[in-house]
Amino acid sequence: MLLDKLTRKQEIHQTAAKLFNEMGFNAISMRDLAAELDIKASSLYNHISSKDEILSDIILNIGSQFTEGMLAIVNQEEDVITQLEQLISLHVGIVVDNPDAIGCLNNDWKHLNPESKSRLVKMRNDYEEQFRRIIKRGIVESKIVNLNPEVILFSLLSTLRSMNIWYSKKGSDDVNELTRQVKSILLEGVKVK
Amino acid sequence: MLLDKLTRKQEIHQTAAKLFNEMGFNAISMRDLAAELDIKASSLYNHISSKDEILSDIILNIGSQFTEGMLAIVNQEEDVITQLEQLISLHVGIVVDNPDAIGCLNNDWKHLNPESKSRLVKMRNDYEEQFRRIIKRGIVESKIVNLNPEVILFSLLSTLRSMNIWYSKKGSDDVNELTRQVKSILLEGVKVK
DNA sequence: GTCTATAGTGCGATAGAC
DNA sequence: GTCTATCGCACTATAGAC
Repeated sequence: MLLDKLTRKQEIHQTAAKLFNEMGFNAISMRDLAAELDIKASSLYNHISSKDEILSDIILNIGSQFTEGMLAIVNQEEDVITQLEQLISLHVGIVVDNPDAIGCLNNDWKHLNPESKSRLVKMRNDYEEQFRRIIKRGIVESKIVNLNPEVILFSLLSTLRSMNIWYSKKGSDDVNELTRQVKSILLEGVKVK
Repeated sequence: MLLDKLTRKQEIHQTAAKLFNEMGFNAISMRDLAAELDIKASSLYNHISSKDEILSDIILNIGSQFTEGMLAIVNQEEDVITQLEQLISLHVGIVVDNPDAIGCLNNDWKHLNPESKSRLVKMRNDYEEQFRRIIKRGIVESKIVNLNPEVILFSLLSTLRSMNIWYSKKGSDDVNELTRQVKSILLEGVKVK
């Protein structure tokens, strides 16, 4: 957070992410966005070239953060459980810094223009494929339970991807404690043995 | 599935759920919906009174299914782990029968009219509160790990609520096997002990 | 860099013929 | 029960003054 040092364009992106997250890309008009910034809709076009471009900028920026985070984790070649813990930390970290933008990514990626959408879908597929490989290696090495890797992947990703909703609603005084508990629940389960 | 015995109104609801789920309520026009049914937009209004009403009907119907399912489970007064397993089965069952409507509920509830939205939010709050009580009782009885119940609730609900995405994408030859694996992953975790 | 004014398009919904 | 025609409105985006 570079407090108060945002350019007008960054300010537009930040406010747009907040509004898009609250009501969805299609439900927010350029007039709504402008009003939130105390200017007229036409004035926005001195800083951005289209509504479309705002959405692409917000979403692809987040996509890149996940892509780079995953790359760093797989390059470290730690054991499987450590890599899963690092993935959980990666998600928590990105959610805490960009809860609104994560909401846009989750809910409005379908409304990206065709070019941006295809870039995002490629990023997401690559991300999921790396995640899948970690899980499969874990199963082979008997570190991960021998269930359908797709079901395991789906279950972990569901919680990680929707953490923004919960984090925005409840907040968290202690992000480290939240991370610790999510790691425990996802990896060890909720049932007492 | 009463094959081919749908009324025109039910046909509209079913098609609308499919399209809303694919692109979002605001991205689908009455002209789009009508075209999918091979009629003109104005003809829709002989069967429904507004676009708004279609969304309310789709979402509140699903909300009622969860409310009734939860009621049946808490009334049975089984032990905590059994109740959690029954909740997982409830979600899988509803997802399998109504994947599109679940997508509408998850993504478009914000676009309900004020009255329908307030009914849905009440249903959802009641549902979550019952779920929370089960978890808290489990912790007291040492059947559930002693972590923040909100984090446990969030983690379980995240997976259950987004199961429609994964189910629509991958399908499942064997719903019972899917249910068994989700129960194992959520309750026992993914890590080999 | 923001404004007013407006072009051009698509929206939900209604009226009335058949 | 479906159609054609249309109303009134909101939308994204541009032009041009200041």
